[in-house]
Amino acid sequence: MQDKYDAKAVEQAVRRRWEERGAFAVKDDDPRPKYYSLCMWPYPSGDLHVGHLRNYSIGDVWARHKRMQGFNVLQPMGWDAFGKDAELKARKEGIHPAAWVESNTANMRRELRELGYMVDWSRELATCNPKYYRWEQHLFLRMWEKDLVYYSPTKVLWDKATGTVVARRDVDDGKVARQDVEVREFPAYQMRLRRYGEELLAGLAKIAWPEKIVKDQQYLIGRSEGMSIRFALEAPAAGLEEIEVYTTRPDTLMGVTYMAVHASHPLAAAAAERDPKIKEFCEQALQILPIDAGNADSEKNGVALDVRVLNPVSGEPVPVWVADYVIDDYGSGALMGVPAHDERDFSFARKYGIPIVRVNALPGADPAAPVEQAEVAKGVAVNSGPLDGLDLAGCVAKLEELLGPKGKARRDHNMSLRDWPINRQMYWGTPIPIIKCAKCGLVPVPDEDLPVELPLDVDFLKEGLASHPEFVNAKCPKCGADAQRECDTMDTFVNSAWYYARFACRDAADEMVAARAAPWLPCDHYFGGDEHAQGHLVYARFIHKVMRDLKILPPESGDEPFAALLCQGMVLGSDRKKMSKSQDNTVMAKDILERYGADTARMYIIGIGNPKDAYPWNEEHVRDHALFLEALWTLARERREQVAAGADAEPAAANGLALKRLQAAIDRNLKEQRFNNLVFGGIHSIRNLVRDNPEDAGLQHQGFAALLKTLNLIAPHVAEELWAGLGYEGLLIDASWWEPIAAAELQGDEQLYVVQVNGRKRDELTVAAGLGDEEVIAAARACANVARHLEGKQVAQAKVVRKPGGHGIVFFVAKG
RNA sequence: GCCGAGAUGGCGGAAUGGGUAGACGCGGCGGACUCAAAAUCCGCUGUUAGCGAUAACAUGAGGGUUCGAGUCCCUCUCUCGGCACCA
Repeated sequence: MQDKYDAKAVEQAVRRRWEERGAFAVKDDDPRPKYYSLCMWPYPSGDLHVGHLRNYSIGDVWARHKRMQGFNVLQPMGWDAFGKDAELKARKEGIHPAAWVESNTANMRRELRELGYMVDWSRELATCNPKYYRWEQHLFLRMWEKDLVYYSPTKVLWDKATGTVVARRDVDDGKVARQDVEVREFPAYQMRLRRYGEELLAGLAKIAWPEKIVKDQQYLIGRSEGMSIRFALEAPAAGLEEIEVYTTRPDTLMGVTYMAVHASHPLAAAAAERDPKIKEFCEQALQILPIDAGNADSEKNGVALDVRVLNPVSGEPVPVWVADYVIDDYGSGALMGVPAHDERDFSFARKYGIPIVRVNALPGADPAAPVEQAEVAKGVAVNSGPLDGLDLAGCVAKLEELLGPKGKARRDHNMSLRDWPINRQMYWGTPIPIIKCAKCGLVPVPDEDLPVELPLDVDFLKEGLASHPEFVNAKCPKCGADAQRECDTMDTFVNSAWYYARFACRDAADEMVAARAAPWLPCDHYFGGDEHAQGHLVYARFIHKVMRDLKILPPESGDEPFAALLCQGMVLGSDRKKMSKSQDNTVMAKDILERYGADTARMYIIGIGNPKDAYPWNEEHVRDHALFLEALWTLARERREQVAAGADAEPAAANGLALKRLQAAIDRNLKEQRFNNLVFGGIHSIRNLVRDNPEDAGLQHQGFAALLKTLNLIAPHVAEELWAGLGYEGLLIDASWWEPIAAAELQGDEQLYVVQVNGRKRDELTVAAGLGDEEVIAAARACANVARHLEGKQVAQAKVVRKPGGHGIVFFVAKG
């Protein structure tokens, strides 16, 4: 051991030691039980930022702990290497995306290795490798065969400036100028996410995920219960005799004062042909994307059509409007307007002077009271003829009885989840294995022609794949005629929807997911940011189920890809704002890695606070951890002899008990994933205990062992070095965790009681453990300060409460 | 608007099923070592009153339940993150 702690030298030496012993290599056929711990892989943007540092440090605490508990732990790493940012960045700087990605991954791989994460690098994957994406094309083809991907036009936001499809977000964030954006109808390959909606919803009950993510996904799936109700047209129009609407509030049926249809509805289209004003309105309304039907507070616009429908119960006619707040592909693209009991309908009706009729009132409220604002709360029906006095469930039953036999109403349900358009008009992505033939239409590429390789010698600055004749021109696999390849590529969310499965059989040449992956799947624990709650995490769950149904996954892989999930909070800038380039408050992992080394960086980021919460960056606190490790090093050097001497000794009873209690606290914090408490409450406290009891050799030996085992989860290099320096056997990374500590072991031969009178602490009392309640109460009553507070009062109650962990409460309730 | 998280000393943050609020760290104060300083080590450190024992007040605000509330219930304020016209 060096005199002084030199982080860089220690870390290099220790990493070399791990490498020489192959400490990170993972075998599929290891006899230990398996544990698959995965962190969301990074987008290779150049350097690791401190958010990555946090994510991977948290994951590594868990993975190393599982390993020490005796599991064969798989913790792989790879690159989400395709994507728009690489392409845009490359365009801007004139570098090929492939070159950009390669240099970035090289850099980030080095940084990850320097951080000492327990990653089996022989399993590394990158989405831009043809050996990876060929299986994505394979999956696409299998889904195409089963109609799980289909081709249909959809509306998208088109950026005229760059000639690409852009996301709504990018416009909102100002990445794309508003005036350059228009809505275009585009052919799209869509995955049938909706078909799995019910299962995606039900599956949420089977996984240990944060409540927040579960709620977000439930909301995204948006399953609702209601009725579909048919309104007859007063006179047939556009070849229609009736319009069906879906509603979750059939109890407000008698309050319908208009009906609204989407601009693409046949009734609207027919009216547009007759009336130029309606035509103009419809054209404008069609510029609104379905996903963008707004902005909840944007104004609602509409035009009345010269059409009326009849209320199926009362037969009363109401006008039909075309309105821009109607969503094309939700329900039937038409809705019944009930201004009194729906916010949107209310503001629409207000604007156009449409009558507002109360048909619902909370119990006891005046049914004749005017409606001042939309009353959404569910009461009972009023002013509703046959429905009067019924609640929602009652109304549904009544309407079923009244209208059901005539086929005018039925119970129904709906989902707001949409199918998933996966093609992007980008070069840097997985080519879609489809050939477009003038005669045969869309023809899948035969399996033997996979992969459809993305050509690298492309002028991606201009037209991407379309400008590459050797790529574009192909023969139709069906009829042999000249045909063109599909030039769109896949959404990167497809790339990362199945990578967890491929990690388990990284180089399988003949199968997407080989049999040897079976023991690993599903993934036991996943770590990542909650920004993926509604994107990646839904797509991965969907693709897992699809792969299961297509028999791509081994049968034991389960219904869900990730059994447990931890979403770590953000690392904020030192100004407590979200880190961003524009705020100039970003911190890169290398800034701290170079200055202090990996162990200090990891110690800081784990100690920063509860993994789930967001914390601001604080450079001063980084230094504190560096100082701690230095002091620990010095202490360990001083104690080498005592540690060796204590190998066969037991600590003094009180010290042994104190150590056990700290270890129990460490176990609890690990179980609850409160990793920050491992640093201060755990490692620091054990350090203090051994530091303050130098004469207790047994404690030195056991205490340092426990300390280093815990430190191994967080600052593994220095822990490994001290482990060797203090003469412990073998590699620390291979050491086993201590046995779970039973509550009985935490009990000393003395018991501390806090004595309370009327709920206020009045004294402390230490007595031999094992005394009966009466003896303890008697002793408590005898405490001077307690006696003083009880004097002249009647003791109405006296009780002993024993808490686990060696303390208790004695309380007196005194009156008078 | 909806969903979620949060508010505890000068600061970061602890506190197991309601049971010693402020663990541990930083900073501050005092001391040791030193010619001196840095580093290191030791002690003290929520506020107020008191020489002291001790007492009162303290976990965003206000109520409630309880012998006892940071923790449970109700109302409110503020901060952060995500999602948003899904009939």
